[in-house]
Amino acid sequence: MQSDHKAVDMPAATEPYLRIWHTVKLIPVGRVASYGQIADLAGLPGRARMVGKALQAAPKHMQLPWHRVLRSNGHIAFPVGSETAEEQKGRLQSEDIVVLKYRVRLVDYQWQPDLAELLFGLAF
DNA sequence: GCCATGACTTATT
DNA sequence: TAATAAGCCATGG
Repeated sequence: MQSDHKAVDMPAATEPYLRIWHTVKLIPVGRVASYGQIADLAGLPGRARMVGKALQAAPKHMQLPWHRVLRSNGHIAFPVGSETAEEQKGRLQSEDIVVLKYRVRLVDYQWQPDLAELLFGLAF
């Protein structure tokens, strides 16, 4: 019998991951955010890498808009030409986001949430 | 428990 | 513009 209430095979970083997933879900259609930006908004400043880990570990059924998360310079984080990079590019373009050379102009598409938007997200 | 790896970022040169 | 370094830290061997 386990001595605590946690699921046996639940990763130790579950709570941060939940916050990250939740934050990513708030990115509006047609906008993008950087890994670091998501980390900051999720209350995990400086932990951009964890955002990558969290997305990698995200169950597919969650249908997170993972494709809206890019590097701080607007580049897709996957190797150019990889299947994943192609899919991400396609998903972005299907939202009318201009992608040139696997790169998005953040000055044009970066998500800039206002306070009300973030507070609304907290309700879920 | 140490070590390498990585869907990263920022500062520095 | 590009390369380097350092900070970050969960995860797997």
